[in-house]
Amino acid sequence: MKYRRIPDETIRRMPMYLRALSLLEKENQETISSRQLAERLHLNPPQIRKDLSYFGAFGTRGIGYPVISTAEQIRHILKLNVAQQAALVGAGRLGTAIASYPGFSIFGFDVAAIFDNETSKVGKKIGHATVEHIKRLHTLKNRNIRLAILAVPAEAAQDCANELVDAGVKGILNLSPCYLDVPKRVKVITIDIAMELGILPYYI
Amino acid sequence: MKYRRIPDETIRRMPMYLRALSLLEKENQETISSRQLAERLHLNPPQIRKDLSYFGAFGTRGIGYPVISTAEQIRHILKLNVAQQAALVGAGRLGTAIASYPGFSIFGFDVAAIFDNETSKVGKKIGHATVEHIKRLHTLKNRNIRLAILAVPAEAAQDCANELVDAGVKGILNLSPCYLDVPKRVKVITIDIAMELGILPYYI
DNA sequence: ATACGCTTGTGAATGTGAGCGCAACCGCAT
DNA sequence: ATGCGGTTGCGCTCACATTCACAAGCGTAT
Repeated sequence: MKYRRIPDETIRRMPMYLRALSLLEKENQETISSRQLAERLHLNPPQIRKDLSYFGAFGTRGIGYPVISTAEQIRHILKLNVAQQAALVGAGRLGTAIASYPGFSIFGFDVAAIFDNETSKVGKKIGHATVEHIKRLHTLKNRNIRLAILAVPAEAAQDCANELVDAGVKGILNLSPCYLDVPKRVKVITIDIAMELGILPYYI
Repeated sequence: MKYRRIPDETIRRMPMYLRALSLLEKENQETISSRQLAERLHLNPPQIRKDLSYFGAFGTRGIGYPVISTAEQIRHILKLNVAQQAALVGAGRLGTAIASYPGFSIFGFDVAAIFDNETSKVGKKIGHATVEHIKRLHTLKNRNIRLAILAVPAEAAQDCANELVDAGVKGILNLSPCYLDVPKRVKVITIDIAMELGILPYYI
């Protein structure tokens, strides 16, 4: 396919494809057609084909997509082929839950550093990282950690985001219900759980 | 405005508007223009006007939108004018974090019941509800709880969803990375944290 | 009364993504 | 070699969402 801008929505679906393909790898299935994949993910086959075709022609007509190499391609596209280290800011209940969550490993993520402002939490081991004081956030620069998960109260979120940016962080997963003002080069994704819950009653 | 189908994206933004208006209520600001609101939320003024106009003409030309009554209108639209009781299934780390999260109250949500399959957790108080055994899920029917937050491992998610549906639940906030097969009348919203994190490196 | 500044509400234009249909193609059987 | 079932890649069309532009309307000051 000739060059075209890749839709954001396509990028959003890529991790879904990768997760499904990773599972298929474990099941030792060698190829999968867009129809089969669509059934698993509850999407339409043409959408999957179009999404994948943005990045080149991975599939074989008559057969489908080779599981292993397509997964590898997607890992490259998403830059998940190398293990991604992430910092967690905020070792409260939500932060602790996230640091212990095993589900990140399928994408090669590793919560490699944890920060909190409470001195009493410093030194505690969560998952396989140890809580450090938030003063040491700047050390991320030398540790080559470019991703952060922000799980602090909304009032503290912007301040922490500023420090993260100063520490060279390039991507922030923000779990506070607020907008973060950061330089354009930094990508922020916000998950607002209360907001998602807030739309549910409407559909009832 | 004459009747038109309301875009899903408009509904998705309504809780944002409500949160901002709730804050303005506390600040005792009486009116707000679409321009001011847009600045706070980092949206475009025409979008806000269009969104609100789907539900009627709330604003006053030359002035803006009355904070209190517009908030009240949105609460009615989203059915958040009455306190919404929600059940939490899964009292693991994530479930515990959610049950203790104070941010739901701004939308009138109340985690009124908690269930877990581990007997050792039964009786524990989290937030202001007490953990019950998952066998008792069916009691939701009589307790008039129609919303559930699903924070269980992915392998258990579909089974729990089935039980929730049987118990009369009409809306599920699913925090597991999997598709839930439920009757059309039941609304599911899935938040997959790992997936959101998975798209971050792409933009770096 | 009238003019003026400001803001809403909305039709129209633009932009973006989803879905359909089909030609091109692969592998296998005959 | 040839035909056939199955699947991809992709142009095209349609549906949906965002943004623009402006008339209509409100309140205040003169």
